[in-house]
Amino acid sequence: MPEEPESRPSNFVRDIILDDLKTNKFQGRVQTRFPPEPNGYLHIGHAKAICLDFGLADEFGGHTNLRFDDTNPSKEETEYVDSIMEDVMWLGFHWDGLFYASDYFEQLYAWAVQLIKAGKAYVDDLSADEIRKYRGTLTEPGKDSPFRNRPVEENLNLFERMRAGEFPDGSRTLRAKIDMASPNLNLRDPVMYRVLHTEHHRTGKNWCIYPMYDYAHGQSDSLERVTHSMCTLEFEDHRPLYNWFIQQLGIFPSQQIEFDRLNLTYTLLSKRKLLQLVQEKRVSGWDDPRMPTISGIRRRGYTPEAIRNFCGAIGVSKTNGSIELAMLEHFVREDLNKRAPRVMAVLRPLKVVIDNYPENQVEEMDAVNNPEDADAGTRKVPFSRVIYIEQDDFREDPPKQYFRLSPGREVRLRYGYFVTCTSLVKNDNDEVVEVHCTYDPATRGGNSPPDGRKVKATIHWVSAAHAVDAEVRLYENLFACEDPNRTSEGEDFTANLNPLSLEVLSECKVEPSLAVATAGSRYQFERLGYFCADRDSPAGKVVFNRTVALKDTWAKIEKKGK
RNA sequence: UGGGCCGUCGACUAAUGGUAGGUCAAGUGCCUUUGGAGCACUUUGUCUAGGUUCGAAUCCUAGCGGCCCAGCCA
Repeated sequence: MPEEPESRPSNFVRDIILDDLKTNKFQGRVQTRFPPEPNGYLHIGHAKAICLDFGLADEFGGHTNLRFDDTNPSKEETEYVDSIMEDVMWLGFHWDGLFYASDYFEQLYAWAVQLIKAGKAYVDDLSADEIRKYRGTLTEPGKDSPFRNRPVEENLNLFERMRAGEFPDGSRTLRAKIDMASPNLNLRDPVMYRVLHTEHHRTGKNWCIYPMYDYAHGQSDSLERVTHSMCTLEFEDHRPLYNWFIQQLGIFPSQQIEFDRLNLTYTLLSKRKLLQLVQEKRVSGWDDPRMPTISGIRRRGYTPEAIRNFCGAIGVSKTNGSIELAMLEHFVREDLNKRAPRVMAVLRPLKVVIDNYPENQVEEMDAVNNPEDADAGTRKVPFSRVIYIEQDDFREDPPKQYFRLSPGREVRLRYGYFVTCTSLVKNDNDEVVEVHCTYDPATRGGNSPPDGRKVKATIHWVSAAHAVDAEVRLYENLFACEDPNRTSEGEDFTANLNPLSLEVLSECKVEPSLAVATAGSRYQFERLGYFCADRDSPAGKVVFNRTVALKDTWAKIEKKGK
């Protein structure tokens, strides 16, 4: 433990651990767990939990288990198990133990028998519907089930036969005998086991009764001697039940601590809804770069560091709020700015002919790979008479404050030359299709000329003869409104989908060095944004996903002018 | 409505009875071979009302507002 007081901002969970350490509550141990249900892919909200669970244990020399909460065989699959392990590792965390709640089925069963014998659990013959009716409401107490006071021997016999498969799905449950009048609905004799004749992804056909979350989770924590069991706020009401089982069983007293789940503007963090998007093919899959899943944002080009920094910055509390997406984007830009090599790419090409440049000449210009990283070195970029520039970088009739190329104006071609626009060519639709310029040989490399002449804009370009064809996928928010859950009558969240969330540009021209870009490599396309090579390569083209655009001051000025 | 939890700049989060601070966003300027990055500066906040106290974001009381719970989901 460092002598200096920690300078990092604390949070209430850390404070609890600090306090427990001080009072020696758990003999100085910190044991956590990350307990995903393998019924979907992990998303950025899980990343927050992962950073908390693993991060806090790491900080105090503790341990973290990865435990799959696989108590409901009807929703769970190994595909999800695999993706979850991959995502946790990719985020940069290492679990100590790898467990499954299903590892504990036998122990859980034995404990259930123990509770039956102690008169704390009973087999109920009520149907799901009847159970609901007997439960009462928020304001009215429930009623005891007519089967609540069955003799222990009968309960034992029935529970054994439930396990043996004698009863159909839904016919009987095992319930904890607590208090049907409790103001906390979770304590009104919660179901511990249900009959489910369904094959389990790990235990196969061994079981036809499965424990409920409330009965499995705390006991699993206890078995792993978890000291600090972090979960989200909605489980706050379950804590008394979590503690009840542990106390009745007299087992290791794990401690549940609830924190606020992550909410992000313009995005949905619900596995159920993300699954719906996948199933309805509103996105290409769980790893569609527009998805807030770990696999989606990985494919989009986010780095684990950026995500971890983000999770550290947003903090942990019990306040129900929503983080602005801009905050996440800030941390990707911050990280990528330091590490992404710069390259030149033209997304919407406009042909430029430099009339006074020798017809067949090619010059290899020196370009800096990353101004933020001296070690990144330089590379050569070919320059020639015909180049492409961005359509956005030319205006026939430039508005105020527009500094880029326009008739009669001189700009710098980055690492190239100063060029002045002399004329333009239009098509029948009055669109500019070609621009003619002259260059100043005294500005080679983009250097200012001896006369000290200044230019207000520097634009990027690609030599036409050397350009590599590429496809670029531009992404906008998947949802068009800040809170995708807010819908008008009769609509569901899919009504808020942003129809413009994906724009495919297939005529892009990128500098030759990108011909060999491998899937997953990240670049900054100068003046445009950060891009990540995708594994897709339709028609042999290189494909890039836009991770996030660069901050665009001009766009702001232009918007304000309107 | 019974119960549980939560209210601090526009957003997120610190301050643990003693100077309301940080990050993001927004704005202004500097700088710039990316209108990027960087740097500097600026704006904006303790839900309300009472009380305790020399002193309250913090403690107490009462309001107000928000979130969660009536799955054999987790």
